Amino acid sequence: MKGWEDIRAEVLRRIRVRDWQPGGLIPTEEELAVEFGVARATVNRALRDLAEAGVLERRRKAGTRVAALPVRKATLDIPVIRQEIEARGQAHSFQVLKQAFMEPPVPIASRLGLPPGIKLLYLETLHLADGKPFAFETRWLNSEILPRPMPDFQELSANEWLVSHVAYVTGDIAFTAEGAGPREAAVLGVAVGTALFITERMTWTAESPITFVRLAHGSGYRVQTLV
Amino acid sequence: MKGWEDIRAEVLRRIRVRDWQPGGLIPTEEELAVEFGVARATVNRALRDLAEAGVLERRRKAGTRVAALPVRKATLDIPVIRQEIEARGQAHSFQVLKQAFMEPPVPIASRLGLPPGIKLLYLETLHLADGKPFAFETRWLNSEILPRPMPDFQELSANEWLVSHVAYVTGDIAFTAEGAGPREAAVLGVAVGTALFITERMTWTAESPITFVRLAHGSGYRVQTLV
DNA sequence: AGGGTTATTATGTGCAGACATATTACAACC
DNA sequence: GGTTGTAATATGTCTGCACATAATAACCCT
Repeated sequence: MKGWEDIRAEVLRRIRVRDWQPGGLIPTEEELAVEFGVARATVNRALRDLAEAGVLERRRKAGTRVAALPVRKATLDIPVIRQEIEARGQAHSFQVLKQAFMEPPVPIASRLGLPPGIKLLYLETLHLADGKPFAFETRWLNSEILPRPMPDFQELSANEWLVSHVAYVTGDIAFTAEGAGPREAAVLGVAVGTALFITERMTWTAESPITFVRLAHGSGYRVQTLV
Repeated sequence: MKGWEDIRAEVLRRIRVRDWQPGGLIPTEEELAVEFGVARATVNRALRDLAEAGVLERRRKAGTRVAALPVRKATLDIPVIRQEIEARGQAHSFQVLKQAFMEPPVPIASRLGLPPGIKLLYLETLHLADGKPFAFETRWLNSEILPRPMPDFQELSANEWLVSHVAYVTGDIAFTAEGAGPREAAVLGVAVGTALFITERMTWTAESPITFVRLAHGSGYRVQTLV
């Protein structure tokens, strides 16, 4: 009858009706376990979940308190582009516009933690949804450390080859807005200066950088999630 | 000696070195528990964590498999604006530019699930970092259902009053890029058409809509997170 | 062979008890 | 007074066991 999700719901209710005030301490796990008639582990599960969501703050010995200024946490799904387009019911295709082996600009090399002078594989790809420009991808690939054989990126999107051949790497993602430069404008078929939604991703294995990607999405693109 | 985080690390290692292939089944919790010499609950904790991160897919009876096309999950922190600015070592201030009680435009009313004709509290606020424009906030507030007394929003940011007086609500967040309109351009001190980073948030209690906020950030704004 | 029922199986969750660890408060000491 | 050591305490995690639940596989009956 009483599962950890029920406990979580009841805790949330008490926070909402201000039985427990923001910034205030709540009873200990032990006390709540007794009150709800469940094991402490069950209370722990519920409170831990709320702490992960940013609703509670917990510290050993200090106890558990309601977050005064809750830093809400939103989880975004970052699908591969093909899935993202197909999820809209559109057909995905892409064109490789440029492929070269060259030195990256200094800011990119330094963000990847590479010494200057190293050459990387550079790819420019246009992703299309139902034949219309969807996103313009520029990617720097550390070809040194990638598994061989490397595929023909004209055929197989680098994105997909990477996720299935270089499993589970860490990295970071950033979102910004920028005005379209002349190249982006031409490729995406928009006016120069149009607001673009940019996502930049950098990925690493434990030791070495793998790739830096910049995706420029045309207007109307939207990243959305529930909280 | 062996905690659930060690188990998780070992599982990730095996995925990285392709002992366990994307799309493939991995041993059962029971088997892993025996192999690692820990209780099944400990293995469960580790695998559950990886499933939440999108690395594994788990189904009862069917077993656990490595996600073939991993939908990577990124968790964003959504702090209140003041914290965000102070975290950069800048001073936060704000000006309420407009405050009115009026009917929202139809698209906003419908997104909030309100019948047309209802009046809402409308606020336009400019947030400043070290005295320079940081973000332009436009907010519709469902004053009906808010706790009384409502504060003077000239003094206390609606953002902060809400998080500490209407605890734990659900909602959604969306990010887009848009060109600055004349009003936004004037307020933020940028040229018309400049790319702005927009975040739109809608929040709800269990029953009723609370608020719809649109934040327009000037150029250079960046949402960033680790994956 | 087809369709529906039952058994099996892997994960999901629960319990009670134990020890580990971080942090606080307080006491002792120089 | 300020520092250091120590005890108390709340959370973190583990174990071993049990039962619940969902989904597949096997079976049976027609």
